[in-house]
Formats: sequence, structure tokens, C-alpha cells
Amino acid sequence: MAETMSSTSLGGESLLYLTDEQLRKGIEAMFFAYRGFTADPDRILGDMDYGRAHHRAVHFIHRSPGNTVGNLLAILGVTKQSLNRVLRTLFDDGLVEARVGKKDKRERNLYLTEKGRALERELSDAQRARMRAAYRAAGPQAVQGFRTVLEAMMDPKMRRQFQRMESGQ
Amino acid sequence: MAETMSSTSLGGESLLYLTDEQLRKGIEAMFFAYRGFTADPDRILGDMDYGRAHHRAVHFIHRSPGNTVGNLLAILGVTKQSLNRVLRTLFDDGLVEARVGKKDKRERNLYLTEKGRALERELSDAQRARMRAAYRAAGPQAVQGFRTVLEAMMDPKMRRQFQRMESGQ
DNA sequence: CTTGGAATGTCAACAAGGCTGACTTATCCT
DNA sequence: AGGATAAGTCAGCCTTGTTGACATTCCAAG
Repeated sequence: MAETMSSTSLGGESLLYLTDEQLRKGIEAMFFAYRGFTADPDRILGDMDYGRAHHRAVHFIHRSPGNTVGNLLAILGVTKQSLNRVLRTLFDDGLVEARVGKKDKRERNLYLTEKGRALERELSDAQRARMRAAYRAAGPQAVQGFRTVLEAMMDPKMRRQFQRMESGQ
Repeated sequence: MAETMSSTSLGGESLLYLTDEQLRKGIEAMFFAYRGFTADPDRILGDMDYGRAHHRAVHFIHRSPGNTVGNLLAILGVTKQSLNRVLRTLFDDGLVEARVGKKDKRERNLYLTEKGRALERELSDAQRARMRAAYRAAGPQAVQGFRTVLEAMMDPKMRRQFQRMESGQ
């Protein structure tokens, strides 16, 4: 199970990045970095009546306008009831609107209103600013590696969806 | 605010990794990867009466045995009341023990019991296995970049603490 | 054309894990 | 002696996740 690397294992120095020690550092880095990653949007949202769940919904609606509820559910990985609570407040506050599907009238296509786009912009500006600073500080080579490891960390199913999503322009 | 990169900006091709488009991909990768990162421990914890908060506490107590409560609070970035709820269940279930500080008797030094170490091992084995697979798939160069970007993403204060923590063996 | 299944929405209840605020106890230090 | 610090605790609130049950609307296949 543990599959601990010993420093005397075959392969020698080139595999030292796979020691439990190095893995632990990576795990902790991931934990602290994610805190930084969400800190700015969280701060902004804290002043309003919204939370991280609203941010995620708004982000992915902005990202693919006209997406259906079911699709959003698959992306966010939460239950319909959870998402619905969030969507309802976004409807009520006029940030998101749902249009009945043209082809299949059971479906709802989700769109941001102008007000919704304004919030999205505020949140993503903050998050991008931090990301940009980190990218710039680390350089293109590091960013390339960053992206590679993140993709390898995803669940295979999620990774396929991600790659499909990101390649589609 | 937006500081959007235009493709005609100075610097040319070498800065294309800083476009809003690339940043958005990084942001989404971070979101999906974090889900993978926590998926295995979450699955294990779901079967017990514990959650992610317990995992974090157990991890950092294991990582620096004898740490004080206040120190743990600073690392985890939660309130005393939040941590206390978690610690109490860990005490009650005999996974963690608190010894009165030798120097300063107000302090409590936290340690895992054998039972606590067993849980920690189970959780970190699962998490490390995924991390190891990702590292191996990505290669040492990519891992180097991954770590660099993650550190750059942390809050400066957190980054200092992290670097102090990780350098101290 | 009817019927089964799919997409959506909704009600209710519950749990984890954050938070604030107020307060106690024990200990340390000046 | 008295203020500051470390820890613990009680009470209450919020967000965001969960299950389960059920209604509506619509598509599609028999």
C-alpha cells in the first residue's frame, strides 16, 4: 500500500522527486495554495450575501452561456438540490436568467444578465490578478509543469471532461 | 483592474501564457484538480464519522508532533471554536492526546496515538498514491514547475510560514 | 397515442464545518 | 497583585453539502 520510496531503490537520483517526503510537501503546497486561490473571491463574496458556490455557478455560466442545468450539475459535481438553492437566489437577484430550451423544452439554458456579468468580472478579475502574478513570478516553463501535474491529478473521468471543455476553444 | 493581455502587446509570444484565456484554463484546472486531490481521503472519511476537517488536523499533528493548539490554529486558519469541535471528537475517540506543556503549562502539546497514526497512514497512503501517480506521469521537470507556481499562489504570509515549515526538515 | 423515462424544480430534514460573541480557567510574567 | 496569554466552552447563526419523496413537462419508442 504505502509503496514507500527508499533512497536505495533502483533508478537512483532521478526518482527522488517521488519520495514520501517530496509528496508530503506537494500535498501541503496544494492545501495552502488553494487557500490563496480562493481568498480574493471569498473576500469579495463575504461582503455580499453570496458564497463560493455562487462564484462557481456564475463562473461556469459565464464560461459557457446557454449551458443546461444538467450539464452544470455534471461540471460542479453537486446535487440538483444544492445547485438549485444557489440558482434560485441568482435568479431572484437578477444575476442569471433561464430560457426554456428551443429544441427540448424540458431543458433550461442558463445565461448571465448584465448584472451577473458585472459580478463575474469583479470576481474573476481578482482571481486572475493573483493567478497572473503567480504565473509571471514562476515563468512559462513552470506554468507548463503546473498545468501538467494538475491534469494528472484529476479523476480520469473529470480529466476527459476538462480536456474536452478546454479544447473546445 | 482587468489588465487584459492583448495579443499585440509588447513582449510578443513569450508572454502568451499570461492571456486571460490561459489564466482561465489554469483556474479551472486548479478547481478540478483540487477535487481529485481530496477525493480519496473524502471517500475513506465518509465511511466513518469524520470529515475533511479531521483529516487536516490529523495530518498536521502527525507532521509536527507536540505542536501546540495555537500553532495548529495558525496553520489551519480556522477559529479556535471550529478546531475545538474537531479536536474534541479526536480526543474522545482516542486518536489524539494532549499533554500539558513542560515549559509553559498553559500550552497543550498534541500527539497522535497509535490509533491516530493508523488513520493518518490510511488517509495519507491514499492521497500520496494519487499524488505519486500524477508526479510520475508528469515527470520531475513538471513537478518542479508545479511546486513553483503553487508557492507563488499562496498569500505572502502563508508562503513564509510554508517555507519555514518545509525547510525545517 | 400512450406510456416510460429524462430533465427540471421543489419541499423537508439533516449534517459538517465555518463564523461571531461572551465567558471561564489556568498560568505566566511584570 | 494584576494584566496578558493559552486554551476550552456555550450558544447561535450561516453556507453548502447530503437523502428522500414527489410533481411537472416533455421526448421518444412501442
